[in-house]
Amino acid sequence: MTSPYFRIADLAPHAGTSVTVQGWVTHLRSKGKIAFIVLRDGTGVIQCVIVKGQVDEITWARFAELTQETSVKISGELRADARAPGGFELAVQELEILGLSPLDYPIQPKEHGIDFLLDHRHLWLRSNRQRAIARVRNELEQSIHDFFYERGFLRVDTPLLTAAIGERSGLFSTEYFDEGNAYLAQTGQLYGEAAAAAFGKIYTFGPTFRAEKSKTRRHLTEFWMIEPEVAFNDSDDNMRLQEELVSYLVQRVLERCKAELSELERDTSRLEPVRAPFPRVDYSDAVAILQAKGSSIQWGDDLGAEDESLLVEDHDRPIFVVNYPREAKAFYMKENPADPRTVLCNDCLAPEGYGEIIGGSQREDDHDRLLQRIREEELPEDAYGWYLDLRKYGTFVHSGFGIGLERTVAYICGLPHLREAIAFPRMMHRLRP
RNA sequence: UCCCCAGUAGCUCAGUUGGUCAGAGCAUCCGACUGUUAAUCGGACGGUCGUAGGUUCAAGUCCUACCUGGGGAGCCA
Repeated sequence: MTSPYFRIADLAPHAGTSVTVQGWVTHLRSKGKIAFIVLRDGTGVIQCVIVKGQVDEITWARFAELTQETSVKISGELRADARAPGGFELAVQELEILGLSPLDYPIQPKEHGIDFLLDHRHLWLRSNRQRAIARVRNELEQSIHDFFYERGFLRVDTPLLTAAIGERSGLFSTEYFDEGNAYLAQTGQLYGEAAAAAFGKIYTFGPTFRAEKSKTRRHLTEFWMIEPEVAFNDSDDNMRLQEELVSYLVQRVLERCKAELSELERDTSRLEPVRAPFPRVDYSDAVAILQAKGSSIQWGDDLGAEDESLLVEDHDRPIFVVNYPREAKAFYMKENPADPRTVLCNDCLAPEGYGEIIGGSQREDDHDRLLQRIREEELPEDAYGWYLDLRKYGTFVHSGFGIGLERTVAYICGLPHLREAIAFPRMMHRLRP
């Protein structure tokens, strides 16, 4: 076998020559003396045509052994053909079976229930749709790094094993030598603040864990979060950074993932208007708007999922809801000098029902006020000693936010559920595969 | 933790007021076919109706409990 080996995505310029590809059989169609093999290699799909009489008897017999997901090596002439999906097809000359696949391959090119698909997630990933999602996710991850790198941010990796610190919601715990329990990190933010005091502009990028017993399309127990923290940024600076980031991400995926968005049947006209600036809605105004729309929300309540959708439905891009009541938010957010009932924070709500993709705030930089908030929340004071040090030794105005990667992937891809936005989702009832 | 929904063939589902209700399509197997696009056509194989009790002459169908999963609330990204 002398013809050169290519990935399917790289085949097009080699039409008219003899090539070799390797991949998995995704589809077999036999029409008697002519048959078709749809081959997938992760970069793309190509139809291979095998004709009785044009290959030797051994090769023709070998075709009959093929099953879905058999891995093969095929050589033949690549030619343009309008009848082939993708416009090219491979006229099979040599066919080598690399690994047979038994007849019980569970995923069919048919409808399946979500329970079944999640049980077979390791195989479900082989579908065109899952490949498209994975590629958009990858583009987003790369875009996030590029965005921050170009703006002089330092990436800081924060610990996943922590003492009790962070958000109020559920913690996963594990024994940690003689130190008692360690907890899987729910956020890197507090460490990010320490890093911002050291390095100025930083971001974290990593997995976070929440042991919330939530069963909804918007929650995972393990998800990836990006948390920038910027010294001397106030809440307004913080929102400008957020809208720049989200716009950058959406526009870049629109540019570079056209085929993937098409595979996902995403209505890109809903993404094209996503450019800074985003509208800002004060929390108190939001409550009035929602009440006018019939919501039962009262001043002081956090926004429910329904409320979020109602607020964004009038806009063609994400919006910010700013300055929530103190009671609805975390202890580390800075009191709003203009209205001490509220704190300097924002949620970024995506359109089309995707809801909160970012939560951000200016941090409390006054040592005594922060200590008071820790005591009010009855948090373990000794665990926050180092965090208070950041206000003791040269305190500084600073702000940051957390953007959920899976929620961003789901929004941009138009996915109905977060579980498709990550290769192996972790949910309350899903620990395997 | 709470509320709602579902569990029938390998998969997706239908199954009426309890009474030929053990069904279909797909997958798989056998056969036909030289341009298929989830090919088509003919035939075959395939089920302890989630589990355990109960009501009844009779339960896939009604009742109770449990198990498994899904959707939502709360919480958040």
